[in-house]
This record gives sequence, C-alpha cells and structure tokens, in this order.
Amino acid sequence: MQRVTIKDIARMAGVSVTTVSRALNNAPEINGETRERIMELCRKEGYRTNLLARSLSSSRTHVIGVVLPDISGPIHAALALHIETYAAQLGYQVMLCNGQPGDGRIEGLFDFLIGQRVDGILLSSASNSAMDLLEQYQSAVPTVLLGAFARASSSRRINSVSIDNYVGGRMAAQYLYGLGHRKVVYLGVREGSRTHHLRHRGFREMAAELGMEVESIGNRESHSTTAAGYRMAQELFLKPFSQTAVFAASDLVALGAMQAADELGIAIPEQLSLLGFDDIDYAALPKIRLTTFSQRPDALARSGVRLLIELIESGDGTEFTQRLLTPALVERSTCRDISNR
Amino acid sequence: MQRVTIKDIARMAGVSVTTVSRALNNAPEINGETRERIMELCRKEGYRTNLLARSLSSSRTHVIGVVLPDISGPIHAALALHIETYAAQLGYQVMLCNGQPGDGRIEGLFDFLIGQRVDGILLSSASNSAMDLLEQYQSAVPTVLLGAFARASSSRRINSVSIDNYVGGRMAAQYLYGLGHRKVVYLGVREGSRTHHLRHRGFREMAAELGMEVESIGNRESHSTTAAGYRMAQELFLKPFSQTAVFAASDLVALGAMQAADELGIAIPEQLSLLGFDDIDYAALPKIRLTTFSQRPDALARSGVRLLIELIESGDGTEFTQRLLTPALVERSTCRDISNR
DNA sequence: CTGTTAGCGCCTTCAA
DNA sequence: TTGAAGGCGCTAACAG
Repeated sequence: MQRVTIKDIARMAGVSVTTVSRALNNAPEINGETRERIMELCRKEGYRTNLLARSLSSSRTHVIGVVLPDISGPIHAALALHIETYAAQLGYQVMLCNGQPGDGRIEGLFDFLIGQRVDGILLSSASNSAMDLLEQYQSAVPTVLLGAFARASSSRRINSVSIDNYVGGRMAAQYLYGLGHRKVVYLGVREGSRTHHLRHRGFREMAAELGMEVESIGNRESHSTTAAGYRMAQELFLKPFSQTAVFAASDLVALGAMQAADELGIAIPEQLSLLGFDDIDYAALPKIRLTTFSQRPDALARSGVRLLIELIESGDGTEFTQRLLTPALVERSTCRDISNR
Repeated sequence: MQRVTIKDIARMAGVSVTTVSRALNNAPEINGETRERIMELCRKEGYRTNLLARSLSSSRTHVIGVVLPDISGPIHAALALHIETYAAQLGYQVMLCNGQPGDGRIEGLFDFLIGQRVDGILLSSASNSAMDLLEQYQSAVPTVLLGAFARASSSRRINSVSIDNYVGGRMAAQYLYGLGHRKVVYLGVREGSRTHHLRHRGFREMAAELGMEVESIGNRESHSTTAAGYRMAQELFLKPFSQTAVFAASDLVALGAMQAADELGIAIPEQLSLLGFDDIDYAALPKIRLTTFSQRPDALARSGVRLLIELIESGDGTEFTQRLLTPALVERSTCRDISNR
C-alpha cells in the first residue's frame, strides 16, 4: 500500500517534480516527448495523484457536499442520483451525506464538509430551520437550498431552488374545480413545514377565488406518512361527508387514504377523487396509479447544481438568487370528471 | 471566505503552532489553562481544521468510499443509509458514489476515491466483473464487496459480505413445497448476474431434492425490471399452464408478474401463488403485500462496514474473509397453502 | 521548455 | 510543558 509520488516519478525520469506536474496537468509549456515519457512511467508505476495534496495547494477540491434528509426516501434518492449525474458532467464529484436541520448532527456534518474544503454545499430540506442554518454557514462556503423555498420569505438572503408549492396548491384546486368538484378536502395540514404550509395556502386561496368549498384536516404528526394519512382519512370517512374530492398533502398521505378508502369500500375514483403531491415511484404502480404533481427532481437537481457551480466559479458571495419551478400535473387514474353526471 | 488557520490562532494566542495543534487534538502534554485559552480563541475566530491538511500529514482520512450501482433503487438506497449510519458510529464518514462495474466510469471512480485517499472502499454489486475489479484495486486500498458473493467462487481472494443467494433459492423451494406446491416456475433467469445464477441454482437443486417440478423462464434483458417481469409473465400466462406457484427472480419481476396476472384475471394467491426476492419497500404496500425474502440491508451494511474497518485498522492485506448472511422470509399475502384442498 | 524556490495547513520527532 | 524544524504531495510564481 506504499504509494508512488510525483517525486519518485521525477527521479526515475530524471526530471524535476515541476515537469512531472506539468505533464500530469497537460500544461501547454512542455515538450511532447518528455510528456509522453513521463505519462508512460506513471502508468507503469501505477502512479495516482494525491488529490488531498493537490487540493491543499490549489485550494480547490472540485467536490460539492450534498446533504439530504433521508437518502432512502424515494424523492431524495432520485434527487441524489440526478445531482450526482449532473455534477459529474460539470466536473464535480459529490459527497453525499444524511442529515437534516434539527437532528443535532447537522452542524457536525457541515463542519466536516467545510473541513474537507468542499467547494460548495447543496442542502435539501423542507424544514424552516434550514434557512437559519444556511444563513449561518454561507459565509464559510457557497451554499444552495433545495426544495424549501417559500415566496413568503423572499427577503431571506440565501440561494435556493424549489418547486413552487404555493402555485402547486393553486394548480391542484384549479384542476379539481375543472373536473367539476365543488366541495373538497385538504388532507394533512402540517404547520411545522413551510412547504406544506404554502401548498395548503395556495390551495385554499385558489379554491376561495373559484368559490369551491374546502375542509382542511390537520396532521398532528411531525411527518406526512402513510400511517398518518390512513388515520386522517378514517377520521374523515367514518362520519358522513359530502365532499367529492381529496387533495392529499403528499403522496404518502394519499396512499394511506387509499388504504382507508379501500377498507371502507369507498371506490376511487368512482365515489371519491384523490389527488396527491410528489409523484413518488409508488404512485405509478399498476395498482395505484395515483394522479399527482411531480416535484420534477431532475429539473430541481439540474437547476440546483448549476446555481451552486455558478456561485463557486464566480466567487461572488454578495448576490442571492432564488429560483422557482412550476410543478407538473401527472394525470393517472384517481381523479374523475364529475362535471356532467 | 478567507479561512483562519492554526497559524493565525497561534499568533493571536502568542504560542507556537505546535501548541495549538496539541490543544486541538487533546494531547496529554499540555497545560490545561493554555488549552482552554486556545480553544476559546478557536471558537471565537470560527476556526475549522483543514481536514485535507490533516489527512495529508497523517495519511488517514477517516473516510470510506461507497460505490453503489444505483442510489435511487430501493435496496441500494436502504443500504446507503445503513452504511452511512453505521460508519458514522464508528467514526468514519462516507463518500457515496454511483457506478457499477462495466459502466465505463467505475475505474475513474475508484481512481478518484483512491486519489482522495479514502481509508477503504465498499462496493456493492451483483455483477460478475465486480470481483475482477476488486482484485485489481485491492492492492491499492482495503476493499469489501457487498452482496455479490458466491459460494462457487470461494477461491477468490477478496473480502466480501453477502446474502447467501444459493440458500435463498433453496429456502424458496422449500417454502413453496411446504405449502403444497408441486409444479412451480422460476421467473427471470438471468445468467449475466452471479447473484441470480445462484438463486436459480439453489432453487432448482432443492426442488429436485424434494421432487418438485420447475420450469424456468429466462430474462433476455440485462436487468430484472418490472417491465421484464410483465413480459415474461405474459409469455407464461398466455398459453395454458399447470403450475400453481411462481418464484420471481426479484420483487420487481414479481411486480410485473402481478400486473400481468391482474390484467388476465388470474387471482393471486387464489389461483396462483407468487413469491418474490428482495423485500423492496413496494412489497409491503397495502395493495401489494408480496411474500418475499428480505436481503436484510441493515445486517448487510453493518457487517460490511465492520469488516472494512477491521481491515483498515489491522493494516493486514494478506487475509481474505467472506461472510454469508441467510435471507429472511417475509410472509405476506401472495402465497397460499394448497396442501389440503 | 525546464528547474528552483516557496508555500498550502497540519502533524511529528527532537530539543529545550 | 513548549517550541523549532522538517515533511506530507502537490502547485505556482519566477527565473533561466
């Protein structure tokens, strides 16, 4: 496990370390022949650049840190994949970490990444405290927040890219209205998350504008899980209700609602339309086929990576940009047009 | 973005860099007071150790590289999460990368990780070429293969931890036999993958021992996807067949088969039992409830990380160990006992 | 085109 | 208990 260094190669080739360095970096000012000779030697000797040393002296790592709440969650996993792919195309490696604001480990994670001298950090989080965290750290390293942006906070001095949840909520209301629904429910209001707050507000406001009646059912849990959706849906279904459609705060919540409906013999979409949000993988499954809104993880990833790298390469920490993506409706089979029944 | 170094702190505290270094590393030979004073200064000045520099001089990074075929796939995502969690407990950070043997980028990835001087590499792969790759690289860095081990190759000089696919195949046969099935099909034979090869062989051998008749249907595609499962199942269902149970090469294949069965009005498990392998998240969904075998990603991750770190800390590259985990049956609702009908 | 000289930020003997 | 000096492997002026 003894490693051959640039110095060894230099000695063997009878040149200086500088020359070897130049050969390795395709510097223009070098003789083609000696270059070839050196490269050949490197290959033969199994030389591998010590990137730590290179980064130390060049103070650039070409690595970006990516912090996600839960790599194993379907949306985040997709995000991770796209981020990595796209970053690689632009010449950056990704250092992927698990963590979320408030879990007590996240500061340690940021310190680690900064200690590793990553060129920038991408944080994906829907929690409110993510912004505070970034405001605190972005003086130390370029930083972009993914997915937690909110119109309301446009005053925040941070860089961010996000699905426009407010608009998403509005689109949902509009879609259901267009299908002829006039009394609907919003399932899973959760105030701890800005994302969900906005989604809810957008939905209610558009519904109000259209004259559609909406009942909101709150989620007492701290996460929008299938189990929570199941319980909330039961709460709704177990007494008589007159609504014809349900907009679930997330696909997982929708899944729970589906299960509850199934057990109580409520047919979807015949008796009740169900609309989700996220477009997780499950949603596309044959037996599910949930109509929902895509968070467009690929677009989010691309946009976030691009912004971060612009930041890194401009070296300008005085400008803050916020980008908003419009969610995309994915029509499958859980919403029915009841306008002319 | 100008960083404060150990030298700055030393100057400010009126001591030498050595002293600061000692304070930072809780060296025993240092005055408690000066230690406190220095630490306080570091905090106030926002000092963060440059890990690159530390690693360069100590030649230890406390980072392990993890290479997975597809972070967004459910099994790999779970694996990634567990690996990271467990490594963190043992004081190691994880550098997560996407790549698989044969995709043309993997050598670059390994070179990158070695260049970053990771202390070790964990590779998860089911492909045959993974072993060749590791044999080639393990002289440069400690290495553990996850999930692709095969009994047949116990002669290989590599470190590995894996679900015992051969035994898994045997267990599957035994389970179906116990339920009274006598004519079964193995759906999705794929020779490119050692994993699948073993699973198939185990299944056939145990079936033969029990006197159970098995028809194998091959998968012409290079991956075990839902789409492939769908096509293969159609191939089976479209002509008359007498088998009472199907063992699918993977849960995804099983999912495809479910869809095909659904469309053709074949009831599962009433008319046909279906057994999967992997226990991906989907499998547990209310409308799916697939009976399957768990790959036990948590156990796999723990075991792999532990082995790798032992390797790293022993510094012994002459010993190779192989660990085998037994899959665990997860009984849900897609297999029926037909023994006394 | 090539070599010399200084670092990058930290750790680690060896003296004091 | 502290400091000075050298080195980890590489890059980056600046001369030649």
